[in-house]
Amino acid sequence: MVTIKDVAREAGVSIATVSRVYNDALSVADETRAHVQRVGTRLGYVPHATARSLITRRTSTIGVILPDLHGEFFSEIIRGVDMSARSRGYHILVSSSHSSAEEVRAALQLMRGRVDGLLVLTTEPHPAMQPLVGRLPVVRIGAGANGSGVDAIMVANHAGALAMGRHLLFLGHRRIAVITGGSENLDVQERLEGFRTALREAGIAPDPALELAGDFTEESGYAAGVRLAAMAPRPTAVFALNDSMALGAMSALRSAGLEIPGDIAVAGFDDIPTAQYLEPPLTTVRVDISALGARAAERLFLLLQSPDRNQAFRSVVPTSLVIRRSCGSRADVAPRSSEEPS
Amino acid sequence: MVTIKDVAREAGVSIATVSRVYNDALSVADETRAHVQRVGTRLGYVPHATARSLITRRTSTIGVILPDLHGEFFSEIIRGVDMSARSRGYHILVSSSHSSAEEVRAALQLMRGRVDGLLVLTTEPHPAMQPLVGRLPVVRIGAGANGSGVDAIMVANHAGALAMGRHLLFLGHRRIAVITGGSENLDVQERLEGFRTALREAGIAPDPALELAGDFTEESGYAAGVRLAAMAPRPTAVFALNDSMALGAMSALRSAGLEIPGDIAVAGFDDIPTAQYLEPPLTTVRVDISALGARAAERLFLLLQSPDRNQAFRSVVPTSLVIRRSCGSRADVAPRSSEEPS
DNA sequence: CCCTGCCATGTAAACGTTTACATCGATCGC
DNA sequence: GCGATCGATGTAAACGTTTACATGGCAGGG
Repeated sequence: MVTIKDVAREAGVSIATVSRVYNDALSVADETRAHVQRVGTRLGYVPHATARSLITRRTSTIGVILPDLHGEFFSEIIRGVDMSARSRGYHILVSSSHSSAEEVRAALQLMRGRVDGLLVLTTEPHPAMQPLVGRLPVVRIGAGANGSGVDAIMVANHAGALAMGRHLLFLGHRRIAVITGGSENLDVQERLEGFRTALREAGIAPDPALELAGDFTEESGYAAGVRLAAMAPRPTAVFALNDSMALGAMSALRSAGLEIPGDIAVAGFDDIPTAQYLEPPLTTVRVDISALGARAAERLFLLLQSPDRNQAFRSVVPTSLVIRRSCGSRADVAPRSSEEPS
Repeated sequence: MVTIKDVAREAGVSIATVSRVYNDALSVADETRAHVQRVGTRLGYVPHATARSLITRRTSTIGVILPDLHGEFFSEIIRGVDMSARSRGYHILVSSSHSSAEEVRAALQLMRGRVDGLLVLTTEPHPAMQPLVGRLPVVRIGAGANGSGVDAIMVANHAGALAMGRHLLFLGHRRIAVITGGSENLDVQERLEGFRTALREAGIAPDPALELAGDFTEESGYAAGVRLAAMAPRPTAVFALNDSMALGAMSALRSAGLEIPGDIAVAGFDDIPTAQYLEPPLTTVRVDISALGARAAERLFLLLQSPDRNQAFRSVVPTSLVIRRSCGSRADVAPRSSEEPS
């Protein structure tokens, strides 16, 4: 390994000068600079990142801690963060597939001293991670980031689900099932509450029997779809709290011989790329996932520059309703809903 | 920040002893060890990773360099690598979304000194990355990893596509279109060649007019599907070189009023989780993506332990045909194929 | 022509560890 | 009971940088 000393000796200058050349310090003669650079490239010198970090106390790296999440969501978050980080000369140290708070704790521990800041995406209640963090800047991504005093970027889960609930009600549906995710999952809780709010607005009491448990996988969506198809008075619509489950449910419902949206309408949440290519294309709530990651990263960089920690910062990325064909139009449903008092 | 010195002073021992305690060295008295540990946790001491790296010349981190790839594939690779890395106490430094060889080169440069080894997934011809690498152990993932003398884990692209081609031919299809990916993409080239081989085996000359350009996105699959539906003597089957494009193509074909597999059979490659929930469920070539990542990581760890570089190591992860309903069964197609000499 | 000040460069300390080597008792074999 | 051995601990160098401070030469002002 060629070090700064080698370059200095070879170029006939001191290591300080070489260092200055590689850090664009102003006070070095043009001639010297050019010469050192020539020698440096000839020798194939690359400053040793670790040594540099040790003294500057900056690693130019941010840590990203993720739970065990599924395809599309995962990759988009990373993409957003990475793009943003790279443009600022930062690297990202990723630790994924954490299920328990204990694992997250361990990951945090291990990242200490390797990163300048942390992006944490947890879907379950914050495990009092404050103390662990040391005085490392942290930005949380996702639901339930209230409690703790750390900055957070959140998804408008409640608003999105509320909008979808209203849409379904507007279409004339009254018996609407919902496929949930893990009960600890805070995104789920927020989405569910948004949906219930819509029901209550319409004077409908949320019915626990219509809330089917899922876990955000296609498989659990399929299982819920099977149960759904067999229900006595069958719901006229089902709202899956993410697209993967909606997809699984659609598959199950079709297998049971049901038409979508004719016999039952299906709605999802997230708007993964696949959603629009399904048959029928899926009506869903769009959330710009990569923006979520990018925004969190931006906020973190701000924090790194001026860690004045004035007060906890909150930002909510909006959601929007994407209406496709899996829920039909008002005309399709109206006749049926007329059986009940509106 | 609390350092080893603080612990040493507080515990009344030398820093060497503290260091030994935190490195499980054998030669430290049980009593001392316990005492130091108590003091350490009380003070909240965590060894500084960077300082440790500097002297041990190990970072306990491996770099992962990825091109700009789509959802499922991306997340599964990372998952596989991360699981494998974590179980060995390694971290992963990710740099993704690289499109050009130049970007990859830059990423390699920046990782120098931060990682102990590198996992590189490039889909285009190797940009003579050998020299850049310094003497850093490297394992390549994916197609065309022959040329360079580095270790590589590959997908059985040729065999998989060959099997799918034979299957389609077995079902009686003779005019089979194929949706390709970027022409530089080596996975594409291998898959395409496998498919052509199947055709030739059956005495059919590959027809360039039946090879539609795509770029591995759902969108490009959709576009190809549109063209396909409009073709004069319409092909009876289409083989998309990845599932995302198959999905897009199915959507377009259906929009054009075609039945799948009645009017046209559709096959994919990868077996992403979504594939089995499509309507009809997609016949495809399964590749265990997370195994790809995990195997590459395993190989890298081996290399890190004993960098004897005996000779370039090759490993191919197998593929398997997954037959679902999007291509129908032999009976469905036989009548039509009887128009041609078998 | 001398002093002041500035610019380019060099010297050396520091960052937080690990580890080879030295030291110091105590135990053990004879 | 004495040297050899061994186990526990301490001392200090080293890893490859950055940077405060020192140095020295040279220009410009008086």
